Amino acid sequence: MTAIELTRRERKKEETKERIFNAAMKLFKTHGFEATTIDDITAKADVAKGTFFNYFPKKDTVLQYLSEQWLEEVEDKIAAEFQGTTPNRDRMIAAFVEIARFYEEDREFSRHVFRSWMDRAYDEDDPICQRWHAVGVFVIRELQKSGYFRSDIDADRIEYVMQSVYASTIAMWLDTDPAPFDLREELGTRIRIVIDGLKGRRDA
Amino acid sequence: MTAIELTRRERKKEETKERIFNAAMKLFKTHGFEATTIDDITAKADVAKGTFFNYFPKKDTVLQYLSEQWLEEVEDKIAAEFQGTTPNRDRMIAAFVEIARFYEEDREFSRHVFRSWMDRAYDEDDPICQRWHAVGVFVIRELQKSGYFRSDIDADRIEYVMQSVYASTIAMWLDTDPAPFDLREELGTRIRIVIDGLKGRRDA
DNA sequence: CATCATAATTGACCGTAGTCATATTTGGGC
DNA sequence: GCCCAAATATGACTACGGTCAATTATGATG
Repeated sequence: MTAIELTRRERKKEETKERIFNAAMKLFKTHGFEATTIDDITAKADVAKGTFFNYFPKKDTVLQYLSEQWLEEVEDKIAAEFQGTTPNRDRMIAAFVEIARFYEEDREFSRHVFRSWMDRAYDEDDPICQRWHAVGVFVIRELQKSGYFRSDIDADRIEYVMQSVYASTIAMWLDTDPAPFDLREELGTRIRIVIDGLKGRRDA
Repeated sequence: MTAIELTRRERKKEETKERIFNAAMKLFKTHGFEATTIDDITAKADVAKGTFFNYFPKKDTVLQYLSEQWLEEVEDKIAAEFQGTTPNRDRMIAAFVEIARFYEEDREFSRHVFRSWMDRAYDEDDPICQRWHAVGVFVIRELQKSGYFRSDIDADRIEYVMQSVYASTIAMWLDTDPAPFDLREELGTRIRIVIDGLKGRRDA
């Protein structure tokens, strides 16, 4: 089933969802998330109010939809980054730090995107969370295989630790006005604190 | 200015706030946070709707108020715990793990308390956050002084890392149904991962 | 082309958080 | 005891997120 095999009905559906999504994005970015009402969005997208909720069960589901699209990009990037090459500490850190660049574009907007993300971030059962988790675990396992990380600690658990440091650094950067530090720099520093504590022991 | 020197007016104000607070708590615990309306709370506290908002600007400010009271207890406990004695790794972990017992009592309720806390948790300028941060920094500095922790890493930064691991573990435990792990056990394990990576190096 | 089941759309409607202009209470000064 | 300004209380009102029963569009079948 390729993307082409959509019936007209399905195409129209996609198109309507996209129209609502785009209208919402534009309004969120220009007027802010709270200041934008569902009525504004549906007026701009030229559909009835109820139609919005056919596609996005809650107002902030629109933002979750954005994160989901973004997740797919990240999955591809990480897979490409570590394709065939031996991973190492610095490339791994650089890759993850780079991902955070997304948030630097528009802090006010990002604050809401991130918040909608955090609303689900800790639900182990959410499939989207599982995919993010998997991305991190993949990289950690690579570093364990290469011998850089000690292997006696569960990769899942390490990922949860890393992810929480990562996320909370972004959250702090977004929530404090003015920005309290350079985001990518601080991210690198904090990640290094955790990572370097997990090195394969040369002593012992 | 002792607590006794309150005018009648101030006493009544305190009392009204307390009455609203208690009514809200009872209702939240019996019917849940969302299911409890401001009208329910004010009816139970026998005040008008507007009065609620004189004391708590938002519905979930009630929960923040709870966290603030709890913070004071924790400050005292930690101060007492490390009074006069040399701190060590295990007592520190035990103390922090013990604090999380609070959340085990009523998960549904805790979920909301914790969420209201997270809403402010990453704002460096919030005085309450600063006090939580200070509690953590105090303990970390003690461990640095005692030589257990390496001292070449900023205690503030370590605290942010520790706090994020702590908080996200609680968040995950609260958000996943049924509880995905034993909270205090997992907290201890994750904290140890970070802490043990920060040991003063005996090699090097 | 007519019929029909199903999918998608619609907007009137509802419940509740939060606002605000008005009314009431308070306590200090005379 | 009376007056007044400031503090506090009040509840009608608004705005908005979200629901749902009714309506309309779609395309498959004969």
